[in-house]
Amino acid sequence: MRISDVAAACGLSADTIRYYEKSGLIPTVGRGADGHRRFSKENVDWLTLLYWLRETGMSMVQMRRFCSLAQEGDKTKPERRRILVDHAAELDRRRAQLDRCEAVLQVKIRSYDKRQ
Amino acid sequence: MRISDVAAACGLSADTIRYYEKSGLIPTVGRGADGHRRFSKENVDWLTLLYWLRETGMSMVQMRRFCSLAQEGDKTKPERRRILVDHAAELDRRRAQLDRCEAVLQVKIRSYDKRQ
DNA sequence: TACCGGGTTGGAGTTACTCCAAGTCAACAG
DNA sequence: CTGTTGACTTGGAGTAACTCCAACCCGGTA
Repeated sequence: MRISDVAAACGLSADTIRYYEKSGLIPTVGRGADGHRRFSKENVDWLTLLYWLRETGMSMVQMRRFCSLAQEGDKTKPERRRILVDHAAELDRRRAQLDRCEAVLQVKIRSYDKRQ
Repeated sequence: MRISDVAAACGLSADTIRYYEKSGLIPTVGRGADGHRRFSKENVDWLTLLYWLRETGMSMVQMRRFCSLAQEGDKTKPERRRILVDHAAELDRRRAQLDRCEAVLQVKIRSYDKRQ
């Protein structure tokens, strides 16, 4: 797959994908005879995961850690699993934050309704 | 109130509060005889609201708009109300995103559990 | 009087992109 | 065969929203 196809498939922009490769967040990206990047299905799955991790607030430092673990093979699976479990817990914290903000907004909105 | 007290009260750092003032996100901040900022209860409430808006993804451009509306007086209340209602809807979208990420993570975590 | 703990400013550094200019290359039209 | 189009390449500049820092001021205590 070409970079534009991958961008359409995984949700990241072509620029971001190039930036992620340069930053060491994608294990193995091949090149065609023309020098263009060629992405495997594995690459696309990987980038799709990164998209979701990033979209929900994981830092690039964390993602880089996750990537280098993935390159070290199966023996790092427990640690990689733990990173994802921790991130799932982080999602819960964010959900709670949205709820608190929602409450603040509702109070504020009602205060506009009263004095009008 | 001094800036450090406000920081403790509203959740933003002193640096961020100064940055927000410089950027025109706080309507009226007074100064004491010593040249230090003095914050009113209104200021603190305002900054607490900004904290929640920012924490849940509102951009500074939007917050600046909200601030300049607040300075125009009561006639802008309907528009300010609408901004908050729109942001509440945005919170729903973010909640849905967290849910989708959660699902992706669970699938991935289970895939680690299988082959081990 | 010397220091300490607050505050002040302006400016540099950081993260995670995003955009752009200049160049290459393959494919197709005339 | 030549010219244009479109998609890719790189390096580098620009952006948002902070965050940190140096250098300074000022009021109060030992």
